[in-house]
Amino acid sequence: MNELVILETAYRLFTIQGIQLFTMDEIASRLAISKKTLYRFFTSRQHLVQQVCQLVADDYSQAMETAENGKADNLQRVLGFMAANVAFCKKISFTFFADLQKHYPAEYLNLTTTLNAITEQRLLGVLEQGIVEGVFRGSLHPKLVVTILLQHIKRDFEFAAELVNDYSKDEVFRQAMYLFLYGIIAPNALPQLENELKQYSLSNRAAHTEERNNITQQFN
Amino acid sequence: MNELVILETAYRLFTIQGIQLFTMDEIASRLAISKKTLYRFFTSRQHLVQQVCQLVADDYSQAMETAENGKADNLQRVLGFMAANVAFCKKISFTFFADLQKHYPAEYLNLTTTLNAITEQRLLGVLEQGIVEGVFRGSLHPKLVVTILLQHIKRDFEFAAELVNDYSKDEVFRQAMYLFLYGIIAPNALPQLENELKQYSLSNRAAHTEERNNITQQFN
DNA sequence: GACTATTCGACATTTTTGGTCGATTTATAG
DNA sequence: CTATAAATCGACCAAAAATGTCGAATAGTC
Repeated sequence: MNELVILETAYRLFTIQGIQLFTMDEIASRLAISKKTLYRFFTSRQHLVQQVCQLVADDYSQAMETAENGKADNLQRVLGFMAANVAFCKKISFTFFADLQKHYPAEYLNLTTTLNAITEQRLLGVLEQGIVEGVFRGSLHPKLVVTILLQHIKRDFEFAAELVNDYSKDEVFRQAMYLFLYGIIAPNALPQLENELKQYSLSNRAAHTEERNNITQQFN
Repeated sequence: MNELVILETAYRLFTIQGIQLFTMDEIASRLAISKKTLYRFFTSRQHLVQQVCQLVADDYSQAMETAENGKADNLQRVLGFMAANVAFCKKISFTFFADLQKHYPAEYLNLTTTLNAITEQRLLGVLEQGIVEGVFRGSLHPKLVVTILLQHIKRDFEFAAELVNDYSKDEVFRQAMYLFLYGIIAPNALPQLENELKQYSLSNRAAHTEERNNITQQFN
């Protein structure tokens, strides 16, 4: 048994189903090891939680970096960031953050500020450059827009969990993403945005929607 | 403060977010009363859980009854049952049943057998009559079909919670419902089924889908 | 076979949570 | 207005659950 296997298992369990659901006994049991062994690698539960948080932050950081890499223009970069955020929000459950905030407030604060810093750092420059290029509206206050977006993401993340009866998380985050993009785009860059969105739409969601349309056609 | 208010609050909290998430202190706090007052109406936590289970069963029973009432033929009755099940599955979270099974196994067994009995009792007769009428396939073994359906519902209920990233619960349960209906319908009653489904589709989901189609049209 | 490293699961300790009780407040009747 | 009864509060207790520890047992190596 090694540290990485334990950490990845905890990461998977915590981020998908929440932290409090899993006791140290439960985690050890899932790994088919004893608690002693578990505590050999992680001196305390808090330590394990901290490491998982670190992994979450690293994951997001890397996703945002790859989203920016190889993109030709600033619009594509912002689109990449948005897609990365949708993927991230889908991967991490709300319960994870709720448990973290309640039972590990210090770690929660640390993680959220880190995540926000990553987003702000990446997005701000791209936004400012895009405004200069005229692809984003000139009336934007970049720093304020980023701050507002961060708050919106947080809120979307909260209530998306409550809407699962009627909408998939994918739908919710996608709508929120569209809202932001159409909110910042300059009028004459609108065709470019819609063209780019078509690409994204086709690559990710199209298979499902087309399939569904075929099925529903039978009923109408 | 009265018993009903407490019970309904507990019902709402438990069925939507799960049982174990709420301690007696938490429940009292939400009601803005003290624990003493709470224990005046419910002698123990188990007692409260039992009452909530009773309410769940009553709720389902009544939904199934109203689903059958005023229906002209057996196909419509089955459709009504299916719609009632979708509504029920959407209202009660999987966590509720998971918590119940783990921490109150006796109450879990009692509730599930009650719910299954209600479904079987309602559905069996309608199914048998429908077979005689020729609206459902003659090769059906009604009792076995009902048993299988109950198992399928249980399973759908479990994994629907895991699919919320990509599909809304509504979509999942609806697909499962279609599968069952097309599975039991007699070939020459197929047009009738499709006609009925159109009604249901329009009354419930159409507003959303149409709206969404309008939005997505902008991108394609 | 002796020595070391690793693992186990029972046990101790801490935290949490269900349940209780006297003190206090509020309502009601004379 | 006062006396009595009813209802409520929140500090407290006890039981349950979870974290963290330790000696014994096992596996591996020379």
